[in-house]
Amino acid sequence: MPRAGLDSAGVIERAARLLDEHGSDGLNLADLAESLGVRAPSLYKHVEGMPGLRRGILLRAKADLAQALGQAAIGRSREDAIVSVSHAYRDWARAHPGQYPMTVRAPADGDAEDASVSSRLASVVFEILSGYRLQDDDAVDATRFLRSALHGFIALETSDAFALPVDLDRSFDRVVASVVTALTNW
Amino acid sequence: MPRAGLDSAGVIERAARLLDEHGSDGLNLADLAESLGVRAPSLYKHVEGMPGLRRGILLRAKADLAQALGQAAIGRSREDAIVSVSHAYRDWARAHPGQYPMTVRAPADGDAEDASVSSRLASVVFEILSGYRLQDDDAVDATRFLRSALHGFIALETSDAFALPVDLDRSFDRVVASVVTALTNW
DNA sequence: CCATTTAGCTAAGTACGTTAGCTGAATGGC
DNA sequence: GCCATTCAGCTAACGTACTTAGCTAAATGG
Repeated sequence: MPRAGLDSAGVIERAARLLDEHGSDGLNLADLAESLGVRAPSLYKHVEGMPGLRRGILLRAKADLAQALGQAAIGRSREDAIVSVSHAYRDWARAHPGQYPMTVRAPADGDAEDASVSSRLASVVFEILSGYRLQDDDAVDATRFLRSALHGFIALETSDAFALPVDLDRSFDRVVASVVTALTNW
Repeated sequence: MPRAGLDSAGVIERAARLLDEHGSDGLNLADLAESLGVRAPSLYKHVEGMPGLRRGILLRAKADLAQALGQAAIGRSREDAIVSVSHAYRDWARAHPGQYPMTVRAPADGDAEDASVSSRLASVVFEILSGYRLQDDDAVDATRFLRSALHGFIALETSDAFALPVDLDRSFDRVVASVVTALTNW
């Protein structure tokens, strides 16, 4: 039997792809194994079962999203930054519909690595509000508002909850514009 | 063997309760059957398996939520209506954390009953914006903004994604206030 | 009181994740 | 280049959950 030459990162990467292609509840070890040219039990040499696999995808997804958002924020501030990051956020979510819901989950208790990457993700959003010079609770409330509007739109959009045939791009732009206005007058 | 005297509505109601108590992926037929004093296969006399059970819970949840929101809107308009309905929405979601995600899902293709109750739910939100006299696409965009902000906040809150120990009630009030302001200037 | 219907049952099948234990491919020291 | 060691991937088998088939007895109605 020739070896497949798998490693942990490769298994997780392929799983993340299948997750995006087949939806949040369409990921299973049999299909993943087949996609990698291997039998299901072999996956346990690289990943700690389904829970470990999901955790691996989650860490990778949060890190990847944080990177994308950080990229979009470079050299921008205030409205400019918010618009750019908002669109990067939506683009990432639409490109990764299976992984996206994982990026929203709070870090698991006692998982230091998850806590670390989660706070990195949160801080990107927090940072782009720094240009508005909000203090303490104001900053927290504003961050929550921004996250709520973005996540809400994206969650509804990716679950096809916006039924009407009216341009989604424009709707999103108006959401972002409304948020910017609200923050300006916060 | 004495009969348990179940019916479809009773099974679905109990399942909805278990769903709220044990979380979205903690619902299983074995526990449901035991909770009803019956063996798992007996459930199939009242419900078409797990898919049928979930559909039943979903229809019931959407109808119940629509009723709660309609109630909150009675005799109110504009800001008054939005604040009242927003709080009713959040209260319902927090009281039904397991069912809530179901209420967001678009109706299944070809499911007329689902389509009906879903549109009833959507129209409640749409109606409370009628006081703002928005036209066509403006009304659609505004509805999407309102839904995004509310759903986003609630989804993040119920998944513990708001980590910081800062008052959630106040944050929510400010989200609602921001939405009202945005709609006023839409 | 009997005929019919049907709620609930047991037994068995399927699908999936998982564990145990084996085997042969890769690897490193000599 | 050879051998000992490591370990990737395998088959077999188990547990759990949903589901189907087919039986039985409780309810119902004439």
